[in-house]
Amino acid sequence: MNLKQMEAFRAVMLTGSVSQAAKQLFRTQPAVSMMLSSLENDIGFQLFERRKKRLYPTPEANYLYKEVEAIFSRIQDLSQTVQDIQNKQYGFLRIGCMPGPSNFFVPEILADFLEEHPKVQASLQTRTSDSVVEWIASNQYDLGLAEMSTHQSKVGRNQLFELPCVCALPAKHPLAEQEVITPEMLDEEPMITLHPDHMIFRDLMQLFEASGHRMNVSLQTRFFIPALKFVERGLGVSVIDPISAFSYTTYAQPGKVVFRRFQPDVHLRVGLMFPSEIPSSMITLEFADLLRRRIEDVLEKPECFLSWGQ
Amino acid sequence: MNLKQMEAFRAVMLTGSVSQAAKQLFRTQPAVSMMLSSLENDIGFQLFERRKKRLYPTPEANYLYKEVEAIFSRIQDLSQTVQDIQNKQYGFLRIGCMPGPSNFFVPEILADFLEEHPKVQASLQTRTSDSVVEWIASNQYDLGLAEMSTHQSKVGRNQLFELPCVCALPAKHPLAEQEVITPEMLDEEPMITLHPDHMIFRDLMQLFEASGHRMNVSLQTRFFIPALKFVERGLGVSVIDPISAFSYTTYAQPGKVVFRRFQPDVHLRVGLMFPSEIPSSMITLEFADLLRRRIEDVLEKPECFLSWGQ
DNA sequence: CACCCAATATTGATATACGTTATATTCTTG
DNA sequence: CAAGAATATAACGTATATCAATATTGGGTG
Repeated sequence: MNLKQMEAFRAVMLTGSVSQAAKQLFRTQPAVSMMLSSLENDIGFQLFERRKKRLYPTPEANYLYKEVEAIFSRIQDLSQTVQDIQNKQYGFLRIGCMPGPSNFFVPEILADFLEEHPKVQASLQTRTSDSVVEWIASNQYDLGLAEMSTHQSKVGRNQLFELPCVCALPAKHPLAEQEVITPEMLDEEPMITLHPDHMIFRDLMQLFEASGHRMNVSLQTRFFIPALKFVERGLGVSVIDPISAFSYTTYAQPGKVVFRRFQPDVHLRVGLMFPSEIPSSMITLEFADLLRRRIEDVLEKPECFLSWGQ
Repeated sequence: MNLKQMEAFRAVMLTGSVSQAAKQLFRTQPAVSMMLSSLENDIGFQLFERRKKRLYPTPEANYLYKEVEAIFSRIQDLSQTVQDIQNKQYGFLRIGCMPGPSNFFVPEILADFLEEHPKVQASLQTRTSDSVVEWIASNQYDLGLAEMSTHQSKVGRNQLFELPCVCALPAKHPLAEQEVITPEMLDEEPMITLHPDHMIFRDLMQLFEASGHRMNVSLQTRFFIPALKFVERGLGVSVIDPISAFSYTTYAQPGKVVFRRFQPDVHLRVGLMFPSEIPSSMITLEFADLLRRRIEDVLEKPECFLSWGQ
């Protein structure tokens, strides 16, 4: 018993004749006739009574027909799923993201993506970078965006982005006139920084020390977004990653904060991570591609926030 | 996309490797490998990531797998149904039966049949012979047992039985000594008969008239079974069909009524009827065969009630 | 490091399945 | 009674499923 036989049987039940069934199946009449015979031969009993060159379905044929229809209905479902997958319309997308980009940057991109792929189900969770790395390793997320060390970037499809941080200044701050800010310009200047155990803090501290200037930490925050609030209020300047800077320009009113290049480079190392054991879904790869392009956009066109509001 | 491809896919998902899947399917490894490739080619995306000569199912494969399992589950149902039909264990049996045999004769036979075919569903309805004929004609019954005229017996598989009626006498009646009863012996004898519009009544009346004797109808009943009750009580003799006579011997106590041949023959014409438009189910044919044999038993061995209780 | 083993993919040969055209048969219809 | 419609059968070509043999590659072992 196979699908072709069932197809033939179904078509004959639907049309009432072998010839009609053949037409419907784009086959010749003998082909369908033989499929039917072989099916009857396989199952060991007649499905149709042949009377006067016409076919009359037996009650047994009617019983079977219901079940055959059920099978074809499931096959219909299956090919619908196949189509959805082909059109990148089927799947789940579990994203784990570090706090910064998970507030505005990633949601924006995910919203765009879901508009294009309405049937896709997604979840976006904010976790510390360490958690994200852990959860990715245990396949709890399909995709992770988190601060990452260089060696982690080498497994699988993982990709490391080195984001050059920029200086956030109150718009009215005298240094806002400068194109490039350096540690020596910030000597003794009140600064809003992340906590001391954060990479960025340590890199900054090293730069100040190396150049013989003092970093005057007036406020410590856990994330960049609240830091910017303090900059808005003129409580100090800050050095933040370009994604946070870019995001800020998408939701805040201009005229309060400006961004300037910071030299020498301080990098926030952000990784796009995939589970290493398990293949990624096509949806995941598709979204990761979009995310990657958007990050590169920010890297390649820093003007959009460096000259924001001018 | 076809069943073989799905089988291969399913086996690989279950066993985790092509080689194991091949074993399970009693195929060689290359056969399964190629089935998989052709499936992936058909649906247009990868189901497994080949890494280090091992297969890792993609998320898409997992989505599809669920639906494929559903399909195979339905196919399992289908082949179960096929098996049941093969073993004569599947089907419905709607029997329409005239009043006489529907009380004891047919129920007994149907019970035997259902013991052999426990999964079969049946319904037995008592209707007048005319109703049975009508309902059979409109395919409301699969099988009918009813009084029938000769021409009706010629359609399809219909079969006519000519049941020679016998004389029922109170056991103590003087005529009980006789082997054969004739109309002249019953001259003026109180008789319990069916209503005058019934065939049997008319045939009897003709016999009496032809032989110049008087039929003394003391009681008229609609069916044979109540008639026998009156015979039991010595209210008269009756001429009844052999099936009713036989049935009586299966439920009544002996010593009250005896049956004797009646000459000349008066026949009750009973037909075994099938819908003419629609093929009969195998269950129907199977049961009809049993019923036919039981009726022929009664015809061929009238001793069992003619010499009952002696 | 060399070797072997295990797993998958590829290739070439072969048998079966499936579809076609042509034809026979039988029933219906004008 | 001839024509047409429906199914079944026969003969034949092609596609495909399967197998055996072999190549390829990674992991494990001495």
